[in-house]
Amino acid sequence: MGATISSKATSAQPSRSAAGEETRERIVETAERLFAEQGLSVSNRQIGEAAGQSNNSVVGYHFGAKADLIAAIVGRHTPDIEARRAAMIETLSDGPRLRPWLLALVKPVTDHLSSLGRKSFYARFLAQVTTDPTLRQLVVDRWLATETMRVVTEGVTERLPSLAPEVFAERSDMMRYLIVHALAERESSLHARRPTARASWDEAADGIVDALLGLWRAPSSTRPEG
Amino acid sequence: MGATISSKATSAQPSRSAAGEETRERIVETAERLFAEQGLSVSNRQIGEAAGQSNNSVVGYHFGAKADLIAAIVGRHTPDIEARRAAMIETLSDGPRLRPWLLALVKPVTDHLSSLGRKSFYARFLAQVTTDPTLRQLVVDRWLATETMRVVTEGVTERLPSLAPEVFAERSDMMRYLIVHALAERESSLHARRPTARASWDEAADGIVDALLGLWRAPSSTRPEG
DNA sequence: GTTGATTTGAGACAAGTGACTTACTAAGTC
DNA sequence: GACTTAGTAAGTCACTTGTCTCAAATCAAC
Repeated sequence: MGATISSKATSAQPSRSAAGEETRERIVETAERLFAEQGLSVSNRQIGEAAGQSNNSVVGYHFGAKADLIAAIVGRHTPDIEARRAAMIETLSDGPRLRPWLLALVKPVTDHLSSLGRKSFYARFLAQVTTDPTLRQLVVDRWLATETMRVVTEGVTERLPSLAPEVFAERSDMMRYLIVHALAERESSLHARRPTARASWDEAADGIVDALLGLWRAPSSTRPEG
Repeated sequence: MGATISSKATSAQPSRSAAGEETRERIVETAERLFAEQGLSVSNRQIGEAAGQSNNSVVGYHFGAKADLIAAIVGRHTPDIEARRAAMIETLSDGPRLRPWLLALVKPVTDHLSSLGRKSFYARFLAQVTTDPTLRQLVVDRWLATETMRVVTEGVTERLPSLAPEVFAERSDMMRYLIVHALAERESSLHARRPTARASWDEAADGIVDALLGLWRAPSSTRPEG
């Protein structure tokens, strides 16, 4: 019944029975953890076993290919982050200050990570996926193309009118690397009980936004466009 | 003769005959390319085959574990980059300007990448390895713990006397993420013939240093130490 | 040219992997 | 109560992977 499997995997929420939903959830959790700790080369079998399933192909049954599993992991965190950012956007004024907009970019994520406690793996997971040459686009689409991200990006652009478009694109990418890997680094340190530069996720967000403000405000020595 | 293989792999340059050196070189080249393009999960077999070898265990024969192969790839590029940076350090004055020191950090790498032409994969390879939770430390040791890196880091520190140590450490990491992934992004775009923000590696280095200057100069809103 | 060590070709082998099949269980539907 | 459906267990199959073995080939030094 390969067709049945495929149709299930592609449809959004196929299981009406709550029975399978729990193991499905446990698989996503386990996959996120293993990916974050050991890299993306972890096999579906290992994930299934670590999730306490005896069936070799559970992962393939509930999700289709590895990309679908990745998407499910991202989808598990996106709603909360989006809600937090949407609420934060409401409080933003029309003033020229850039910092609140950058904070609206970072803080929803740090708040989310903070709410997960020490059993958070999402930051490290994101760092892995955004770096993988084959899976990267998937997360860029699902995570960075959301409505709130569009709004905030626009807000940042409006507050940097003198910046050439090429430089803006260049530094947008830089901002992404900086945020994702800084969060992953801190999450990793927390998990390993290593010392961190900041005492809390809130302060970490402040530190990142400080750096981002400098990044954006830095003068461009050469104008890449004529 | 597993012992023979191990002893060979662990010793620095075991092959005295120039015959094997060529295939050894071809394997390292191929591995670097495949890792950069497809991620680090590429198998030794695939690497050996892609390098035109019929022996299943060539990779295991010339190098030991995967970590040794990674180290060999890094070692292939390190001398040139180090030489360029050493030469650049010579020209640095004792003045308070920060930019030349940051340029001494970035430009040796961009010069090296530029010298490789469009068949460069090292930037993407580095991005992969530095993100992998299991292999990361290896590259941090071999690439960031060199003598010239120590000198430049010290130079940067001296030109930022007012920065708290925790913030300095925090932003050093941020700088690393920014450089590595910005270079990888540009290399990838070049290879795919996508448009890039900067016309040349030299200009790319300028763009990165611009951003780094802002990153370092940014005021810290909270003092993490009392 | 012969010798001895190194390198390569060719293949065997067990372990691991993804895809698939079958059987059993539990839940909901008529 | 019979019937359909989703989910799990258990196992099969073809394939890949890392390791090992052994013979052929290459090369340096004598």
